[in-house]
Amino acid sequence: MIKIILNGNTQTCEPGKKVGEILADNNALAARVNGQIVDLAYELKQDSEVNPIYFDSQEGRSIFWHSTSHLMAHAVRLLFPDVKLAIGPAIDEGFYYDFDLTHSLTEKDLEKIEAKMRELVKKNLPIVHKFIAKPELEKSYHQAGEKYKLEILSEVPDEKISTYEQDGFFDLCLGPHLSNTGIIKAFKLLSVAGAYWKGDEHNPMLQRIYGVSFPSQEQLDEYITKLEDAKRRDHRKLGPQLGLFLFSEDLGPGLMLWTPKGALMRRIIEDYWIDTHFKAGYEITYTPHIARGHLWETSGHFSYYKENMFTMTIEKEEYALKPMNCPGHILIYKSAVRSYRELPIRYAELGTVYRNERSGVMHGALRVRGFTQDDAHIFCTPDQIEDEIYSTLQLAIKIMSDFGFKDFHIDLSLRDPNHKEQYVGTDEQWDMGEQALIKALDRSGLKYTRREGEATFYAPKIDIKLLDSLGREWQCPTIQFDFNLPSRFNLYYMGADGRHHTPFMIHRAILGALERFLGILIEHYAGAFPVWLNPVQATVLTITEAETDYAEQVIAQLKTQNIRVNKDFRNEKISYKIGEAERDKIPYILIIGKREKEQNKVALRKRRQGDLGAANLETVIEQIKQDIFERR
RNA sequence: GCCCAUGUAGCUCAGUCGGCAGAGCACUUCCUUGGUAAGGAAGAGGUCGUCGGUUCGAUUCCGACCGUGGGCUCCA
Repeated sequence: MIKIILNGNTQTCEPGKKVGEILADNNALAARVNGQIVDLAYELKQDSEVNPIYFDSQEGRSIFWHSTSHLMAHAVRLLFPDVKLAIGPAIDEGFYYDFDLTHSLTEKDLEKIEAKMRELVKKNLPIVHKFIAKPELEKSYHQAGEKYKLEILSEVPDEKISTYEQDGFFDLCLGPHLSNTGIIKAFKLLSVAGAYWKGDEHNPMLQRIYGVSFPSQEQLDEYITKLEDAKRRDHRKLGPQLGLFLFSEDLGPGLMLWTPKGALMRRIIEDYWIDTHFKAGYEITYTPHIARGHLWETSGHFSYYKENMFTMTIEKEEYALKPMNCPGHILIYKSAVRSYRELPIRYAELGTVYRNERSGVMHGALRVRGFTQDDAHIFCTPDQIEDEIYSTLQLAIKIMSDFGFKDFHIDLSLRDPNHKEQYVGTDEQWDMGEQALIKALDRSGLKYTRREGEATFYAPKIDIKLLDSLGREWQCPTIQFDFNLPSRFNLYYMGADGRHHTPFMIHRAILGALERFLGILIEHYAGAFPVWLNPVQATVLTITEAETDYAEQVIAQLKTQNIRVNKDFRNEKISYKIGEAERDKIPYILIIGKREKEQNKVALRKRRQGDLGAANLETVIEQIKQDIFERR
């Protein structure tokens, strides 16, 4: 007999008993036995601690989705016998499988594949874990012409290969997997896309099908509702609809036109940004959009970034549009001999940069070729770096929360300790830099994830990802050291010892790029911006022409209070005008009819709250100002 | 850049198996002066993404290109 601890309770059983029988729980997808994740068919051989794994954990979902991916591959194999299978993992939200198939898959095919998958689910096929001798497996893959599987196999050192099989369809896989196809109650194939074998563009292009699955139809419906909600928030749709920005084929891809309302919002953001940065001890600069090639040679951009730069020839000399603002700031730093007494120097700039992004990667306002970074570069002494990182973090968090983002995921990217030769800079610099980042994070009390080997070649960094109202992540603030440019440009400062010292340089952006940040704000607020950000804060609607004079007085009063106000005096029914104002997501709608005019009031209607009845204008102005003050 | 899909009025979308291009909303004018999310009528609006080919005739079929979308890749 062996001892089993299940959910903290101890019991005994015969050796060889399956985990699934011990759990006796229909909702358990797999189990963790002594810390190792195993199938329900796993046989217990020794004293073990057993914990069930459900769909509510990341591990559980991953197993569920991986099994669905196999199910899909099984269906595709049945429908298209000549298919060659590549890989089919679970991903953050769902799964995919890559196929090499002569037939081009379409949406219609997805329906067919789903139907075939449903058949396989109904059959309740057992999913069986088997170990097959490598030569045997190689032989059968060779016969089937499964070249991708053979390639994977050649990279596996094991002699006995772990595979999973369901009704004759098998796939190499470490597992674990669900015990039966019948568990996969609800799934949807979402899209078909091209993907290179192993993600390398020199390799053949495969066809990838993305999908998602759940233990119940309700969960799938909920997921689909969420997708639809995300679609309703799509900044590419709302942006032009709300008059914020647009793209024009005549202008060129990845180049954004800020239309008046969007430009006004940008102005509000910029004013806030500049004011906040002045208060935080930054100095504002402007640097030109083009610079001679020589500068980009010194900075190194021409050797490692030139293919992403727009270049031109002026008087026989090569110039380039700036892809980054740092060289300009460095030239300002270098324009005088700097003393340790004047450090830290913090140069901030809303700098518009241009990058020649590959044609397939542009995406609405989020990925463009011309964009304005809220960039800054801090030059400081070694003993200032921790404080500088700390205050930059505080500033980033303050700004993000002012824009309504309160939840973050923070990544700390460090160098790969086993491949130190890949990085520029000295060990001393790296140790100081990494320690400063860690200390500043700890001092801030922020939770973060360490990512070894994720640093850029020139320095470690902190990336902050915002979570929006749908729980989606957006990478915005980034704080990175630079151990490369100060030495390339021979930067120094005069130390207390009368000698030259190389300053530490910190790059940082908080909003990222204004274009992208506007897109994120639209998605986060679904276009219904807080009052302080909304380009139109209030609108005045009249019921009949008789109230026009009084309504104009109301508007004049709002304007003296610096409230951004619109009007709609058109000869239309009030409900028509309200509908339009609501669709424009204007936060305050002031309605004026005969009664309001007589009583010297306004009828207030607030976004999402509806009709609030008559109120004194002064009260309404106070409310608006309070909303602005509290950034609601 | 690559694979696949896609492009008809300002917007959302019909349609033409090759023969003068359609609706709703928006816009203009007129009627309606109305009380909390779309009152009525009339009018105007399109080189059917661009260029080329096939054809008596192309928005429709074919090709190239451009844009957009889903991905891959890249993201200093």
